[in-house]
Amino acid sequence: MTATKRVRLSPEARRAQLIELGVELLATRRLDELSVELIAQSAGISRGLLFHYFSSKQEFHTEVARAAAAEMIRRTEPDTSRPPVEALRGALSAFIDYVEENPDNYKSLVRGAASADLEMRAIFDNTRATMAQRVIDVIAQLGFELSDRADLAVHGWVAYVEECVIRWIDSRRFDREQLLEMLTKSLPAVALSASDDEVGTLVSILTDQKPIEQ
Amino acid sequence: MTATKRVRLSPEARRAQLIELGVELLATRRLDELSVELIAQSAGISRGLLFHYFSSKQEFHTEVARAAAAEMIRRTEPDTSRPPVEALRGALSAFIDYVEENPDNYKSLVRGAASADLEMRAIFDNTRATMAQRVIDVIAQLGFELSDRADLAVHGWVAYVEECVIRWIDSRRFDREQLLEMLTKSLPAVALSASDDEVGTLVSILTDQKPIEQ
DNA sequence: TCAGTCATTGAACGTGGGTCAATAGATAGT
DNA sequence: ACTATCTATTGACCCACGTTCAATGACTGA
Repeated sequence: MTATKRVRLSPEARRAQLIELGVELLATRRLDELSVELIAQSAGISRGLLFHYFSSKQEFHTEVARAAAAEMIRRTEPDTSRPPVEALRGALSAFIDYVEENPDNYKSLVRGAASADLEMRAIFDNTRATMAQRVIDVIAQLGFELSDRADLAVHGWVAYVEECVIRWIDSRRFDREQLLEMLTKSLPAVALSASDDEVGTLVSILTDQKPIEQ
Repeated sequence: MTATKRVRLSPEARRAQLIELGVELLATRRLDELSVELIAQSAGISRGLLFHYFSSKQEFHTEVARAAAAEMIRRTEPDTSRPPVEALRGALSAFIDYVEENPDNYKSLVRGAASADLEMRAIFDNTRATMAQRVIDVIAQLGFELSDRADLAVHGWVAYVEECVIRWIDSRRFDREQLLEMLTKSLPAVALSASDDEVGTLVSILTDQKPIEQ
């Protein structure tokens, strides 16, 4: 449409533009639907130019996914200056916000790209690991040492949260506050169901009391 | 290689053969790596014939995924003649077995195909819903009514189990029995963290006592 | 104004999905 | 056994799309 003459940009600017454009297009299409043709047309460049900045469509896709994941991680960063439980609650709240604002974008990522190559999988593993690590840090501040089982449980819990939020958005059978409440409570429940701790410790967490000091 | 003459099969037999072949090939390749060329070569037929039985490669892929999912569902069917908790434990055990025996096959499915079209997503939603429904039935037998939140929690729990088993297989930092134990315990923990029930009820579950009769 | 650098283009190629008219393996009727 | 009919099967063809590359032209410094 816009048949302007050649527009010459610096490599950094062009590359950044293409990645950002890819992330934006994720709002309406799945990652695997981002064809070279579509990108080029949207950016007003020729198909060939894409390969001047990315060695293949696959690499372009991973860069787009990396940028989108980084954006999500940034948006949901917990406020470590606040008490651990509040920080966790705040991060979960931010996560719900993020998914609510970019539902398609997020689904395109989590459900749409998990397939691809090893590098793509690494991006998602890292993203989940980052989210899990934040939680583990919070738990550590609460005075708990995580066993291997509890560590695995935390990673599983991240998947639990993702699934719950996505499904909740599709149905919305109760309000946001209740979702936030159940997600926050589910973490200590899961983490402790995976440990040998006495039931009393679990209860102290769920009832929001201070953990028993060692 | 096997340059035999034309082999003429009945439509049902040929179609079944192709789907079964597709499922077998999933053990070594991701779903999106099942090219028409590969299928045809493996089956000893021409590429064109595939389109006599499936309207598109996409439809073929969904049929393969459907068959693989059905196989998994069948393999993990709970024994309803046993007490609810034992049935749950048995189903989880069977699920671990299944993933252990077909790790690549399973990963190809869960992580590799979630992307695709709406129909493909429906298959996975149905599979998870089936697994969740079984659990919900077990809980109902225990005398509990599930709230909307608890229902969502069960669906999320299925994702939790999938993630835990897949990650456990890759690292195996503790033995199978411990995994089974933590997964079994995690369900009541999660379901109840999503409900308004008193902590006492949760404790009664976790300590394996009878639920308090209403 | 000129030369040189390099972002950019557009034509061309290869691969793989999808179509279709022609072919041949089975079966039934004689 | 022979022939006719049916249809599973083929192979050539088309096209969309990722990818390559030599040619082009927009900028910079001299």
